[in-house]
Amino acid sequence: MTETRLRFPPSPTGYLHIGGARTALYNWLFARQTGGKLILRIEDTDTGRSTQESIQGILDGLEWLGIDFDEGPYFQTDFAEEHTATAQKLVEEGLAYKCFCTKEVLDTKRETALAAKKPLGYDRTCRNLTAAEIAVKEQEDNPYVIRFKIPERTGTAGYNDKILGRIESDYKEIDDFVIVRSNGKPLYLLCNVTDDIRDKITHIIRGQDHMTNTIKQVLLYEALKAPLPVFAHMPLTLDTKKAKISKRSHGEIVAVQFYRDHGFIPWALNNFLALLGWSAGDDKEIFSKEELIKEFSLERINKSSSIFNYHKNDPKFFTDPKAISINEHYLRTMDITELGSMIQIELKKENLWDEKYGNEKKEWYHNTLNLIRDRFHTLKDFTSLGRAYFADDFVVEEKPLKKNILKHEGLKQWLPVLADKYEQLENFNLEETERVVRELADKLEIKPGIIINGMRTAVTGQLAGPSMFDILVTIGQKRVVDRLKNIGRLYPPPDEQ
RNA sequence: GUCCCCAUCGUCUAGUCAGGUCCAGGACAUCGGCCUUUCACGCCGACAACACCGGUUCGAAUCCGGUUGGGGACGCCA
Repeated sequence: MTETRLRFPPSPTGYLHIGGARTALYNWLFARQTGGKLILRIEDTDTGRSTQESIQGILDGLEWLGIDFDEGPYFQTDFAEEHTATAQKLVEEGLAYKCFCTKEVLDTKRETALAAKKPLGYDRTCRNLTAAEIAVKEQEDNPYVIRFKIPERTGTAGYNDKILGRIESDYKEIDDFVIVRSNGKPLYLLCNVTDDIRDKITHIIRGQDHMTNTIKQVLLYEALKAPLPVFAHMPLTLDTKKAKISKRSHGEIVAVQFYRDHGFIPWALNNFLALLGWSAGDDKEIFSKEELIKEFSLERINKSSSIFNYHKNDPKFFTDPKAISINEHYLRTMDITELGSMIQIELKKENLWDEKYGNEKKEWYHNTLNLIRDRFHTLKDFTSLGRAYFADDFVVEEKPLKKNILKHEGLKQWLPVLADKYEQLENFNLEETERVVRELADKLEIKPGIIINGMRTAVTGQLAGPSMFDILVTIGQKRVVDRLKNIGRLYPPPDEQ
């Protein structure tokens, strides 16, 4: 059994989007499962649109996702000579031919055909030029492209798709496609096959939008006398209006980078992407990396396209709810040390990181994350909603300010009183902090909830959160006392009332 | 227009190849309840789908044909 060799060949004309990431993921999973190799090949033959930033963006995106490759990145343009030589060989063997039809003429023909609702393919004008005719045109310096000569056969060409089954197409439906531009630059269909043959690719997992390319490429493999790889055409990802997702129409929401910048856990995104078009066959939906590598299979990839359920301007969900839900799942179940490292990065970005969190305050750090993680959706929430646990410059949100503080004028006096009592407490623990609050409420003849919720907002800035007394103990005596004493700052100055 | 692919809850899907165990299971979302000083988490429950028509069969989500719908391709882009 020969080693499996897979490739991910992005064209660097934009950022890595979730469709591309999913393709990369499936290839990666299959390579890892079979102990094979994954090759990264940058298909940059469209020099007009390829950019360096795009290459970097793709590399960064893959690295963030943890999709590592074994060879590459190779750059397709580095193999231009080989591509041209291959085309030349095909011409010499009579398997391809020079076509002198100009782009203008072909464009006109295409438009006419479209208007007349006729097939759009090339009419093969130059296919049967004699050697003499070709010589004349070449002498006149007419520019030409090289077209592949679809074999003169009846019946169908085809291949066995690992996902879709047998795919066939009638020979007469297949166009004599261009393999070399008039400027001498070889084109995708040829480059791609030439590279896959050289890189000894055994499995090609790509989107269903390549199906018609594959028919043509199968013929190219035959002409180049190379063995056919296994093809697997995965379903496309569409938007809620069933249009193909693209940078152009969807913007950053489909960029992998967006998820990194919005506090997604890389593996959570992989897990979500894996489920978009594949399932294990049972009810299992959460997979560790090892589990997914083990259980993934080409046969279980769906045939039908799936919808990325994202609604623009949805106030509750900034992206597909299932993606968020999977992210939340990892957030609250993952190993606390691992989560700690991820949050460390976030805290550092916000200048909230304290080296003690890695040493003498490590236990406190982990306990705190554990206390607050259940309510959060992304890694970013730890430094925004959870800011009060790490710093004093947290924001007091407007809604709780009104509801929990301003509504009860008395808190302005009560909370400092409570602060004094807390300051004198020898054991600042769950039982004592609660006892003090209840005694105070009793004495003042008010509901404990008023003090508790007022305190919640004064101490964390939030409307809701973990159990109040857990919060107090976590944030610590000194900080709590200071924040309670400072309650007056939350009320408007008297002269402005 | 031509060719190709696809079709189960709002979304992701199980079940289709080997027809009966499926008046269709799970997850997310939504709604309700429990828990709770808050909000979540968690737990319990509800809502919700076999695109349509015909055929084969004792029996069809499952097989066959057609219709409709959706998607893709039809570049000197990749």
